[in-house]
Amino acid sequence: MKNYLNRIFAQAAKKLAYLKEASVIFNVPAQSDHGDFATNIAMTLTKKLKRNPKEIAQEICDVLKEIIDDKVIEKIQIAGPGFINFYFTPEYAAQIVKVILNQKEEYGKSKKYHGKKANVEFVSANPTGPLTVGHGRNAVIGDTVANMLEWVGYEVDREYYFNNAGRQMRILGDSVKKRYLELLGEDIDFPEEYYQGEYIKEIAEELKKEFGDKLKGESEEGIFKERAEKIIFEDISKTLESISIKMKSFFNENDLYEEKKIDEVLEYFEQNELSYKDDGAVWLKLSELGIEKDKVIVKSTGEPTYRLPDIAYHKDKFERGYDLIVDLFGSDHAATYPDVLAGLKAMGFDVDKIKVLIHQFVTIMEKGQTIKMSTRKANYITLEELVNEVGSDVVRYFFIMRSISSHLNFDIDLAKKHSEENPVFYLQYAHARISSILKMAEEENIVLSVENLELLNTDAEQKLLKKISLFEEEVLINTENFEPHKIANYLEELAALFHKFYTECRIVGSPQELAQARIALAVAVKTVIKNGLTILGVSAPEKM
RNA sequence: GCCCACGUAGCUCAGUGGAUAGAGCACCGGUUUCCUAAACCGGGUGUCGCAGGUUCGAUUCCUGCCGUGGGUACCA
Repeated sequence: MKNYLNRIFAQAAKKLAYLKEASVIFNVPAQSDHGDFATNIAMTLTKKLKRNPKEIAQEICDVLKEIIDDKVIEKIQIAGPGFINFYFTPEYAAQIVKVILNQKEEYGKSKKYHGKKANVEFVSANPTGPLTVGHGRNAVIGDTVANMLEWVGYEVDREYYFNNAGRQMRILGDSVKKRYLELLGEDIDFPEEYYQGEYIKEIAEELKKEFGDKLKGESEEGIFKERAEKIIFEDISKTLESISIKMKSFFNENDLYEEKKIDEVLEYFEQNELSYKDDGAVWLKLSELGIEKDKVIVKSTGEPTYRLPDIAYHKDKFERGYDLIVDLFGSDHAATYPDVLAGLKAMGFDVDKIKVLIHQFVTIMEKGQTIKMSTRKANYITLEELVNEVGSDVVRYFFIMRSISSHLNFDIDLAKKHSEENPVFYLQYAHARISSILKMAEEENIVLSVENLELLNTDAEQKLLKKISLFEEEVLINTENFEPHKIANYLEELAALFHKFYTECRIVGSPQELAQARIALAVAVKTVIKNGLTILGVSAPEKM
């Protein structure tokens, strides 16, 4: 429909010169009696042409009326302060069904970014403990964004960045060692800043079972740390798998050191006089790169701060040839990326290729109290527990249904108690209902046909048709804007329109040709719901 | 102090430079001899945090203030 509008405006521009430079935007009006599409072009031209918007609208309409095919558009109307409203014919609206039945699970995909490569980095939790509900939001948003990019043509690599060295990991190893010694009956002192979680004891238990007391003299950075890392990573992978997330690669920060990539960056900064030494530390001249203050990149102890490996890591991503690099992290990391981007820019990289997505925190409510989560203090709810409790579909939907810049209030009690009232069931039920109708229709020997789609002319049918015809554009726009929650919103609206159609328009029992056309519509709707849920990583059940 | 995000119905949250600001939950009532009632229909509440500004038009954009969360390290 929109394509048709663009075409007729292109033709109209031949007669009305001012339309040539104008960018004409079509919107779906909030009110359905304002037409299927509307444009405010006459109002935006008011200033430029110094003419009354209604007069401009009238002139445009007069030209358009010469061009339009009345089999496609049945009415053009000027309304309100100068909107031009377009009403499509029911027959034309119904044609979308053929397109969908033809494209099936491909419907909604587009090729705009075909041939482009994207890297989406998400989760990226260090292996010091199980994934928490907080990580869950990051994981689900990241995977869904990756799905969306694939739908518009990108080839996407999902990547997990982690660091298994450093202070936190040392403490992890020592936490395990202390628990191990405790199991052997030794009197230990377990500091508050150590990892308090039960999983530490389980790892220690496993080591005791396997090695008895032979590890007494081992270093905390040896087998204790290694085993903890291995077990925790297995646990993280399993959790991710349980919500259908599969990483293409796990990028280890240590590789940057081993492959001298850190040194390369340091050298570059030094040679280009972008860094200097002071107080025994190496400083990056960020004040010359548009950032307020210079920052340390190598501490006086010789250890780099996070900025340096992060710059080296992104340099590596650039060198791998991605057209788009997406970083996803929580608002607690919001302050870190400008420094990293500035460093990369100074090295000559096109930082416009990097899209940093920052999602706000998940606030956990339990028994009316907000819980401050901390992996170290073992004060958290694991993602695994949540998935076991409410299922993967609910977890994924819950984390994606809100805009990423909005705080997410997660009431654990409510999620457990009212999980059946989660809106995801509303979508899934629409899908299951259609499956059920199709089965019934088959038993009644009603065969799908696209020969009489013009019979789909009731209000409920027309609204449904217009909604499904917007799907491809929804996917494209929301992907370009990185707004995955809008896919969920769209599907909820679609499901609502379907449920209404279901109530008002019967299939079994209707005259044969109408029943056949309605079957075609039902299959088209089912396809769109299924495709939409696929993007969200949520299942589309045949039965509920 | 400074930086970022958010502030919309009782609650959780959508939404938009335009035509009457929405959904779910919760509450009350109705719909099933008929393809799944996990549904549908009806009933109502808003100083769109506050105050200015830009605009033909602002809840949307800008500024200030207030509130919430996050950041502000030679932690990540």
